[in-house]
Amino acid sequence: MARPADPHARAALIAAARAEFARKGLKGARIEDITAACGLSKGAFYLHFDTKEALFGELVTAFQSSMADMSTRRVEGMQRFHREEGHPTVQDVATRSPLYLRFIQAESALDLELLELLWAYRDVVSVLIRGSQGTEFESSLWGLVDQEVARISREYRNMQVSCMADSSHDPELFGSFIVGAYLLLAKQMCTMRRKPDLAVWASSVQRIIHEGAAPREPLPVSPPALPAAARVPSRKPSSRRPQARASTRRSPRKRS
Amino acid sequence: MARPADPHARAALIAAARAEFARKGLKGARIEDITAACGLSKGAFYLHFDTKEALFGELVTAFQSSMADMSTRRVEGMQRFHREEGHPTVQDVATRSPLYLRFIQAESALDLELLELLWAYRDVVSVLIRGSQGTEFESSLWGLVDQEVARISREYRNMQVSCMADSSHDPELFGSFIVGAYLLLAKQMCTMRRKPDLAVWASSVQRIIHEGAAPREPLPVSPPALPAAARVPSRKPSSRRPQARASTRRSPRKRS
DNA sequence: TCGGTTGCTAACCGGGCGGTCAGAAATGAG
DNA sequence: CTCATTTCTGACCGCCCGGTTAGCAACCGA
Repeated sequence: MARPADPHARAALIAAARAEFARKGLKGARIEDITAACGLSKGAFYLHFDTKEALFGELVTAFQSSMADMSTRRVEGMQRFHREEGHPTVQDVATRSPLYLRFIQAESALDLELLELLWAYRDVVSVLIRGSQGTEFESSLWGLVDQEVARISREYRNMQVSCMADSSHDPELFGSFIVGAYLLLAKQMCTMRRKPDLAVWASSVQRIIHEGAAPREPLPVSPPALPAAARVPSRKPSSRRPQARASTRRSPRKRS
Repeated sequence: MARPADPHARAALIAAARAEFARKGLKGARIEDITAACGLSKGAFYLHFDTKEALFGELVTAFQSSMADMSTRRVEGMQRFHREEGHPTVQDVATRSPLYLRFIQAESALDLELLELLWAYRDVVSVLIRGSQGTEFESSLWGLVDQEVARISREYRNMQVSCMADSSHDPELFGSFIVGAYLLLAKQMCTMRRKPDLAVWASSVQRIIHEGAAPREPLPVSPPALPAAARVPSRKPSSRRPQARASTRRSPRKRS
């Protein structure tokens, strides 16, 4: 009938909440600051969300399911690679054989997907890392981290049996090493003004992992990593200021 | 004169506070929980510390100065190495020359120092990572992280000019990669029941960095990483319950 | 034993903030 | 225009917790 709800309110609240969470953390963010950033009052928040945690929970759940999708896609992707192409050996790595190059390419493509996901959720991830201690979401991130460490450990063990990886390294340590690296990169994405070239990141990381820092042969190197793609940080603080908003001073009751 | 203070009170409070911070974070830890764990009342806390943040600040300051010491010692150590031994080249890495092995040994020894420091302060570091968002200490850790990233970037650039490192990698990315890995390792130390063999970690990490995951030659490898040194997690929840503690029920005033 | 001194307790205060709700504003229907 | 209906406001409540303090208990020296 009357007074249709502001269609942007919910989205604006989510955007403002993400910004505020990123700045102050889950506990530190104040509802009034979030609503004020949208030009709304505190009460309006509770028209769209049950609690502050419920809003953050929606974001976390979305991130988690995206990660779960990606993780299974990743496992399947590498299984298919190994079924169709076989396992590269240490000689493939040393000689940079076509098989090894295809392997690196496949891994980099999957890593790029991961990095794109981390970029899309970089604020949520950053809050989970830096500001979720003592909340119900603390285990969300670290559970995911443990899963990824376990997945990489398994992959590394497979590489050990196919003589592609040094058997003197602890697979768990190796997994933590990689996951920790990605975690810090995700956290650092939050302070970047422009989106970096994640494809360069992905292939760099893969080559460091497999070949180490040392160049294998003095081939004509490509220029060092620099940002290429463009995008603005994603802010959307206060949209909308439609209705009159005259000073809503409370005058003596008219009704009763 | 009279009533000597409990000599363990301050130490017990610090220990209880570390445990509580590790569990709930700086904001989430409640003074009454900390004092209750020592068998003290809330007021006693303020006989030893001005605020909750002041206590945590002492720990952070101690950690920061230890890190600063270590960082300068590290830079000096590597400068002396390069002055006395020169710079290894990519051939040194490929052939695992004595120079390269001494280099790895020197780096591993310095990394071991770092890991020992992280182990000693693992609870504080973990809180700084996971629970300092929105507090005055938020910049303490991430400033340190930026410093270390910058230091490693410089070292990597040096390795690039001496042709020990692939010039196609971004030094900043390389630095973040390593620091992120160490950060996650520090965080994981908190949930470990026994102290891992940090020397194995240090040399493993160094070799992965320089040589990658691939084994260079099938030399007779040392056994895979396993814990060797021993130590218990370091808990000290509630010591002391000395004095009578009769029910201190407040009876009508006697004095005035 | 007694006075003086210090350690420690626990009741108390006050601010901050999550969450509520009566009612005012906006809007469409008739 | 009037009325019904829904949105949105902002004053309010109450809890939680950091920090304070009056006063009691322990202890020392004389």
